[in-house]
Amino acid sequence: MKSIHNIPSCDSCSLRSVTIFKNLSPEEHEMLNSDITHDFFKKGSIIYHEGSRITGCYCVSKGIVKIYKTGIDGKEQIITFAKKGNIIGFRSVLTGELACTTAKVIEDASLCFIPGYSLIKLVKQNGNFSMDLMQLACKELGQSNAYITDIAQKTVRERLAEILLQLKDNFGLDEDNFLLITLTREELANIVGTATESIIRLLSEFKNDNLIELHGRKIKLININAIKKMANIY
Amino acid sequence: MKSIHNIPSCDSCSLRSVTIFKNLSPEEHEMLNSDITHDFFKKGSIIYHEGSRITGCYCVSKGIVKIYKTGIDGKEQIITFAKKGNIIGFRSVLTGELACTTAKVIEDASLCFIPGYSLIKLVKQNGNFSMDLMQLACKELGQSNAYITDIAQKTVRERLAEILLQLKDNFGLDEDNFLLITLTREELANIVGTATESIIRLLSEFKNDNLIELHGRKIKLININAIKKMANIY
DNA sequence: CGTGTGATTGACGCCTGTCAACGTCTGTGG
DNA sequence: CCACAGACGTTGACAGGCGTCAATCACACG
Repeated sequence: MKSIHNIPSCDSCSLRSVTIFKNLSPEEHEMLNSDITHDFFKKGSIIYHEGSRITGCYCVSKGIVKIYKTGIDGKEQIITFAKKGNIIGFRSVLTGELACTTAKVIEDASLCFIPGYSLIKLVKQNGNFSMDLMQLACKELGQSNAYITDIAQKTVRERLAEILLQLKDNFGLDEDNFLLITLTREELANIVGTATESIIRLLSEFKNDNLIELHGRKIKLININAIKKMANIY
Repeated sequence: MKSIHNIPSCDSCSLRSVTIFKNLSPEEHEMLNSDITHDFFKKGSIIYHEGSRITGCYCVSKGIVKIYKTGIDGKEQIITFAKKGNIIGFRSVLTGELACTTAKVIEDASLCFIPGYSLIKLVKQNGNFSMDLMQLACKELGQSNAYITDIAQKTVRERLAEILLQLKDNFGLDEDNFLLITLTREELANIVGTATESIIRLLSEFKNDNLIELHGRKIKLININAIKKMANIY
């Protein structure tokens, strides 16, 4: 890691051992370094659009990106969020299909772009990397399948509680127990799969039950155990 | 393919070019052939249980297997079906996690068991196979994400129509336009994510609208275009 | 200060889940 | 051959969760 020099902005994503690239050889790292480019995206920018062809994937080194699909009447369904260290868009690169999601920046982000041919080359030549990436895909698959079950069987209230906990696990809390990610009510609705108004009503219900506190978009988790109970987590 | 000899029961799954194993070398095929075992499962048998450790994956050479998760109050959510040529259980093998679904036979089935170490060995040593398997995982991921959107945004009626079409595409129709797969009302409910009674009511509604005909568990698709319209497919 | 986006609240009603009762069919055992 | 049990299918009644529509408020920004 000390040998890496002049691309400091990538230290946090592709080159650090925390990420998917930990099993690359030094030569492969070097190749990757020469292939990748680095971009900055302001909040609100679209990284790629559902239905467009993707020429490579992205590794997030800073910021937050929401990944969503567009459904009926243009209503978006948020599938997941990507933060520092996460890799996005590899699904479409590997299958050669058009992007089946849109990636939009919700907190100013720095991303590394990894050309598709580089990724595919690595998959084919490095069995360990291949395994790592496969595990990543499989884990995402497991999560998606779990969410299908939730969304099919749980009430909106239970799902909202569960999502709050997931956001906590994913992005953490500050010293005052505020969620470190801030979302609009509409975005919360688009994760849970419900109407904005329902989210608003349920949030204020949670507040009245002393599960959370609301300060604008910042949500403070007060009674996490009660939230877990509400989420019906076994 | 002509060189393959004495394991006829596997011709239809692991050894044929239709499946995921098309990019194996002759030596790898041979290795696989010596590692796999073959089993017959009667309708109703469980191949593996959610939460159990899996020592390998299975390739379906005959029959139909339903893959489901168990949610609230033991209600099952069907994630997918596997038929001839499909491979199941590889997700857990690759991630080393416990099985996150249960696999249950709904039509008498023949399966090849592929030990986990064989699969992992192939992934690591054969880049093309690795790519193929990765693509499979990624496609499943895309499907699951699409279904999340559907289930979050569409009505039960729309989802039922969509599922009927998917079953048609997946398992086909006989000469009289009957779906070749027969499911109980409860199973249909567990795909769509609703109550059995709702499925019954909607099916008879579809019948009254001349979209389908019902003969016990056999469902005949009469007006496929109207079903598509009902499913809200763009 | 006007404009626009997001948050909130209330009214209303339909979709859909739940409960209960009953019908149908199949297989089993007496 | 009949009775019975059990699984599955069907129908009706009912309530409530949640989506939709509309109006209003809050706040930021040019």
